[in-house]
Amino acid sequence: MGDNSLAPRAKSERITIRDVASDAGVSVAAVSKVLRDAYGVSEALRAKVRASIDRLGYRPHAAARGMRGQTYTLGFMIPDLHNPFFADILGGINTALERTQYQLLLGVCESEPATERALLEAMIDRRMDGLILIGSRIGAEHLAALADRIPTTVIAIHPKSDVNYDTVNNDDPLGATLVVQHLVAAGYRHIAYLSQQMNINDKAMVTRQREVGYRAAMKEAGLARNIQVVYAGQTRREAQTEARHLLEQRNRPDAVFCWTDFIALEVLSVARDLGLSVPGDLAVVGYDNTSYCDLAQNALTSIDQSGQVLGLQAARLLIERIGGREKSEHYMVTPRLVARASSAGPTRRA
Amino acid sequence: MGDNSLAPRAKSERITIRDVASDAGVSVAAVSKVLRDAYGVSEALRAKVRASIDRLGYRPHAAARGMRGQTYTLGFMIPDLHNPFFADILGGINTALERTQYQLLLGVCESEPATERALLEAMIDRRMDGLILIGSRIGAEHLAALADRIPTTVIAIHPKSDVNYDTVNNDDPLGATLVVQHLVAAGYRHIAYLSQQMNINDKAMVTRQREVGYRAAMKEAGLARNIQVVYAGQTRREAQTEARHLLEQRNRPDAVFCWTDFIALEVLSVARDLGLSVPGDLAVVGYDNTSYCDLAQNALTSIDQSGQVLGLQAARLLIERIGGREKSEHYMVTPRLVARASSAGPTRRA
DNA sequence: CTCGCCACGTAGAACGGTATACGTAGAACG
DNA sequence: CGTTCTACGTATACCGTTCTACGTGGCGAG
Repeated sequence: MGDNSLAPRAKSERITIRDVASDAGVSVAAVSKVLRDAYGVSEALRAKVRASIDRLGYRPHAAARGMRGQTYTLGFMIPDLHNPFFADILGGINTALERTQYQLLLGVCESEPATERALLEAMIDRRMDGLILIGSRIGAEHLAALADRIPTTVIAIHPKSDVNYDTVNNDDPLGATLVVQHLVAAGYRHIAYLSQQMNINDKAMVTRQREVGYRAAMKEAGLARNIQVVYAGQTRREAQTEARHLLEQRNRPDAVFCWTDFIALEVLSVARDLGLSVPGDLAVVGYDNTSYCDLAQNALTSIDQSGQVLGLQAARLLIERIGGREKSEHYMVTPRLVARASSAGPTRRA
Repeated sequence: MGDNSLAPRAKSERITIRDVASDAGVSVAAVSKVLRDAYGVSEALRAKVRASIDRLGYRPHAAARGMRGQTYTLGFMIPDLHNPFFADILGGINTALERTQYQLLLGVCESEPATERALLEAMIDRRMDGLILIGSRIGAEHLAALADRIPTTVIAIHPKSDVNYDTVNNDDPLGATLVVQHLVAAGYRHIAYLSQQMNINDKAMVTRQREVGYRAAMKEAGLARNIQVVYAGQTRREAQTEARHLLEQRNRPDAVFCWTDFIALEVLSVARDLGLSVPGDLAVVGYDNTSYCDLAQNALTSIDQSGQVLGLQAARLLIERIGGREKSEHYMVTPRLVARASSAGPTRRA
């Protein structure tokens, strides 16, 4: 088995930093410096090394780097694959990472704190340079401990006090307020809020924040006694069951505000099944303004918080923090209501 | 800085295999053998080591493993985030990986061959133990070269000849045939196929395979002259434009078969915008039977190929291959038509 | 008794980078 | 002209595993 075969004979023939160094006639350390844009290399040497890298097609070995330096890989924890809003966020992150060396390691925790913790451990084992978490449920304490070990950015969590990680959010109470005000202006009165079940009663969760905004706005509108909050499980089916239950009751609401579009689409479906006309008999409003809202068969009024921007900013903040920033930053998007046919106004009956 | 502090003092204090070895009173190599379930350790030693591992809370460092052995990380290449079918597949993969040590590194290539190639390189840099590709567009030659370097499983590609990777597919020509037969039986005649634009004309792509089945079935039904194939771009907007164009033409089809549900939902939307009733004026059929088909406002007839099963099998095959299997295997699912209201039959006008 | 083998462990060399400490030459300064 | 500083490179320890090669003790066979 001569190793001077013509074709790159698969396995074991990877070009290493040593090959580059000898090709360029410099030390291994010099090549490493060029790779990392580190201090103390002249332009001439840099050019020489870059030429060798290109000529040989050298690519640094991520695991080897990870032993002392960075892995150039970021962990991304997502609660649920099927909610299209998370795809928007992921899209934003990908955009931010496009021109960098970073890659994304995905974890899907199915909104289970235990699974989330296990996946986070696995990410730490893999020496992620940083983590992006969405709507984490591991709790404030665990989160703080995590951020102590590894640069972290959290999307969709409103921490109570100052913390050692960055956050990216929209103003959830405001978003909920916009919904209530819009529905009231359109003529709806009995507005229910369909939220998500939580095993922990955590004020930091966005669903809870939206509930706060909803309750306040209802009171503000003089509709305090019409306040109705329902908590549905994680899955489509559970949400469906809960929605059916809600809409079949004697004194059903004339509007349902859902914590996320994904669930609102289920409510639209249930309403149609029950023969309720939207928006005549029932208004439905979602949150996130995902692409499905735009489809004519949904025409779903929703709150835009721009997942793209959220993801992009999260990635930006994380990379800054990896770069050495210590002080935490908190990015906040102002939500915007996008009105569509699903909340156009109730039919008045004499 | 005593290293016997109570709280795990962040950084640099990670427990290594050496700590475990000294705690258990054995050699580092022995611990490594236990970790890998390798040959040549007695039950007694194994128990001793396991006890130390548990006591210390030791976790192996993935990057260090990657230098000589496996990284226990798999690369997963997905063409597009927003197509919910890919979420189903990812769900299946995650299920298969749940009880293993493997994690998933995600790449989103936006159906761009150049991006896909770049991401694949990044995955190789990170020493993935194996790769799962969906609907890859890098071409047969590149694919073969890739699989030569790294264990690979490909979903939704039908290779012409025998190859050095495993595949997981559904029978796409059959799926398309089922659609045509169903629509014909329901009374539709002018059935168009809305496919996806491709930069490469590759018979291996599933969209092409479905086209083959569609054309054959149309001929079989004596509708050869009604064959109409339209190619839409990757994005929602492009698909929408193409659908609008198709449905506004003088001699518009009375049924549209879409290569994936995601696009079919757009067609439903366009139909509604144009005032066409579904299924009276127009039948719409999708592919993949994603969860959105079930919503009452869509009620979309579709072909079920079970993304869950596809993903699960892909992961299984890949792990087998990583385990040493050389011979390629090809898993094929038989597609099943799920009829819903969107193809219930045209309104007959005198 | 001696040889060879087996089962179990160990020592130490990889793996491919990064980080640190240090050497050296030329410039600036007094 | 000697000293100090700065800019640039280099040599080498080190990261935490896996893997190869080898040592050792016990045991059955010749």
